[in-house]
Amino acid sequence: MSDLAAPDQASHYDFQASELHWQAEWARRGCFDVEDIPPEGKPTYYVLEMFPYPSGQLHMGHVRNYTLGDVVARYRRARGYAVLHPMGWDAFGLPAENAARERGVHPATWTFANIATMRETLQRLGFSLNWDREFATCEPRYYGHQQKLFLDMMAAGLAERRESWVNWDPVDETVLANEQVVDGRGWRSGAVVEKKQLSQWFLRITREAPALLDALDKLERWPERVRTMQARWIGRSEGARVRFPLTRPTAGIDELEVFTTRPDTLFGMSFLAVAPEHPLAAAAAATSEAAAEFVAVCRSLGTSEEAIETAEKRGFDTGLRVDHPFMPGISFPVWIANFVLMEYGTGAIFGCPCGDARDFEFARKYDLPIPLVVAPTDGLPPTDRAYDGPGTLISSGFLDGLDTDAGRTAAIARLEQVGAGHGVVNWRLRDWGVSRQRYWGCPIPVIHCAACGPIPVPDDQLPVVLPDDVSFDLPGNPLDHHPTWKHVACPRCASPAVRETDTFDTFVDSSWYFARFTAPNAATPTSRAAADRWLPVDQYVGGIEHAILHLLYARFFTRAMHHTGHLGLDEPFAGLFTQGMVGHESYRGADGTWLYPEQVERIASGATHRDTGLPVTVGRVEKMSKSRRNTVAPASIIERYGADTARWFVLSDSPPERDMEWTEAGVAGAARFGQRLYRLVAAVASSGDASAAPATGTGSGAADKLRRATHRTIAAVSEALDSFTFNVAVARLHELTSALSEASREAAAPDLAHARAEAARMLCLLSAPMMPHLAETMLALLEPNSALAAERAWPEPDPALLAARQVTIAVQIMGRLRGTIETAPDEAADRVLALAEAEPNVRRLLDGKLIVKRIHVPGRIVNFVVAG
RNA sequence: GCCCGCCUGGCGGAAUGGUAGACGCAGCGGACUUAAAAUCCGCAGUCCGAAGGGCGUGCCGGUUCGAGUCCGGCGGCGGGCACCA
Repeated sequence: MSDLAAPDQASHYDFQASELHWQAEWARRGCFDVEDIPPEGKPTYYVLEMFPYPSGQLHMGHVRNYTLGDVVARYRRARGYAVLHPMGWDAFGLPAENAARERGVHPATWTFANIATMRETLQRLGFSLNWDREFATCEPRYYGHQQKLFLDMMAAGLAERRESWVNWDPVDETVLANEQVVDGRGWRSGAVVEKKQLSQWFLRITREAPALLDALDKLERWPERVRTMQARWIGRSEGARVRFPLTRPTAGIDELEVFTTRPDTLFGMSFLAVAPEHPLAAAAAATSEAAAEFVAVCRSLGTSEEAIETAEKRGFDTGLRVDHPFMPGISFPVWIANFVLMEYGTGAIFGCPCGDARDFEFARKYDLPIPLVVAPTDGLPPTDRAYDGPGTLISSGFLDGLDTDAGRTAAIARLEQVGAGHGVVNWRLRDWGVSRQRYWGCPIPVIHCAACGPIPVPDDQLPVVLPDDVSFDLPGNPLDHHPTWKHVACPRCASPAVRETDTFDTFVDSSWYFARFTAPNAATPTSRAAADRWLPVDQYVGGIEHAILHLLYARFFTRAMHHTGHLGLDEPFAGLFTQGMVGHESYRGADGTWLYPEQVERIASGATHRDTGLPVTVGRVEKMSKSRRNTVAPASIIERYGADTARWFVLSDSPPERDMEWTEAGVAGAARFGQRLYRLVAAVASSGDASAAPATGTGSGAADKLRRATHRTIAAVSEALDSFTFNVAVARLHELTSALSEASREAAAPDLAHARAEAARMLCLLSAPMMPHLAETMLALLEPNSALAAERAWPEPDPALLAARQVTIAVQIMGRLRGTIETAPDEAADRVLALAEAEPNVRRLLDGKLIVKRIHVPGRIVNFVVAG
């Protein structure tokens, strides 16, 4: 063994010891503590990252998410705000039940073990979180208040129980919200979703649809993309409801109502079609075996892969006919069609093949007439396809000659006049079904009594706590199988009754946690004084995957809590930032199996397997996922490189909103920079520069140059942090580091020593939001026994030092760069122009040319426009 | 099909309408070292060349003294939504 010298303090930063030390010190000093109600006059800032589901391990997406939030939190704190930056756990959900079924471990045990692991990693990353506010949604002290919120919503008419067609996941044996059905499959299980009729609890989000849509315009600090997605999801459309009388009433049905956005094309009608779930379809099925068979086929096909992929139009002619409100004496056939959705509009449409591609396809297939009623402004109506653009109405009775817009208005007016319909606004948004047949969720606080019906659990019996002793041996809901839990007395009549055994959709849990964080120990769901002080969240940070579900539900909940007095505002998140994903190359071995990055040796021509030396196929960069094994565990990175390196790397290079690639080389580069910065600052500290007196006057050239660079960096980093362009902040800090490095090679003079000390101190303060531990260590070297970086105010640049002493002005001829000149920033225009014209290369190229125009942008550019 | 976003060196990316390619990664050269690692310094869009010039931000066109940036059209990539009447 060679006798290696121990790394001395000046050459090597020991992140392991340092990071743990500062984390303890921040906690000891309560640097991040904040009161529920900060002192009067103290500005507040609430920064929140979407809280994690405790799946087991923190992943790199979390590291990026929480690092972004922590930069904001630390920066705002330095800016003088009281900062609320809490963390908790979205802890209910199916994976815990799956673990229980597969491994026999109780969901609570599994969940809290995962929380402990993930909390440790988060703490090791040095995030400035309010750990004293932590909670998990699976704790009664949280979900009990959620039950109270629900009961208040019931009382306010915002929650109700009703029979409805639901999306049933046959694998998870539970109901899914529309939002949780993706391509006809359960978002979690991937099973083909079936239609089933069940009695369910609904939150009446549709009552808020207009408000939720209108308010999107005011969410200026939300990404346009998310606002658009929500607007489309809410789906407002203007049109009309039109009633068509059946020529022969059947099964008590004497008319059919349709919704249309195109009442102007009513004269183009060819047929009427109802959804397979429509009451009329049921009536037809009751009397006709063929109809019954068709309805049954639709139900099984409704969401099957085949139906979705081929999207084939299928129909069944019921033999019934309807009269037309505008065309006396003419009737149209009534079909059952698989492309008509029961859950949109009225579950029935009037078919206008010339104006709607689906109706066109349907009419073609079943050989139905295709009357042409819209002539495009620039030609004849096409006969080979539907035309849904603007135009002039033809063959349309009283609408003839009107354009489509005017036709719409006229048609609605006539419908209302003859009592056959009326103009309406229709919404795509459906009420939110929140009942789930699961154990590991918040119990719905309702008791079913045979005599009294569904009765709210009285406040003094809250929380309704989940029983611990449950069995997962049977499929379905363990709460339902529990021998005693559900049997209670009716709160109203005291006769034997049964608890609701459904639990809430876990999206309920995450719809108000941000409010609970403002007063996590309040005896009521919220403390209005605290909530009013902190909300709305100033900066919310999370993934784009929650653009619709979580964010829309949280917006609704905030309104519902406003109605019920728990909050005093309508919109929970004033600013939203959606970060990009963290991706990594994926690797496949010769046998096609996925390989982990640590199994792979990257070489110039590709990659090989570390153990076998066999060639490895390098796949494209994709989001880190367990199935592709292209993951890197944050804990192992922290161990090898430290928290600051991980933080610095995820902030470098890629803008936060864009996807980034995790690379070993990138992490190593980040680690190198940390060490380099440390050595530089340590050298300044040991040189005694730190105690150098400030220079009087302008100082030497080198000192002046460094001071200007320092103050420009203060301004640039501040601006970058304000605008969420953290990658630019990183670049500016690299530049100042290089400037200090250059200045450190100069011969020492008192004024330069002071400039170096200033640059070193500013590097500490400016990098502190991003690499907080290193910043503390360096600052302690420069200024022992003084305030921590976490306790200091953000620096302000000296305006006098922001302007450059000399500026380089580009000289163009006809917009093409021909040379540069150096001038004072405030040099007179004619003097600048003269200098520019005298620049040798410029003078050569201007020789013999006539200058017709001289453009001078002070401090930037001169452009000569020449004749010819 | 509809909507949104993006397109700049080998790569990630920077750039209030004003010197395109900051900063980093990878690369190359040099210093230090017996050597290597680490570190430090430097070079680097591309083509021709001595100076200097030509061409360059997906493509075509426009506005402007000047366009990566603004406008019109086209193409490609990525994402979201989707029988929504």
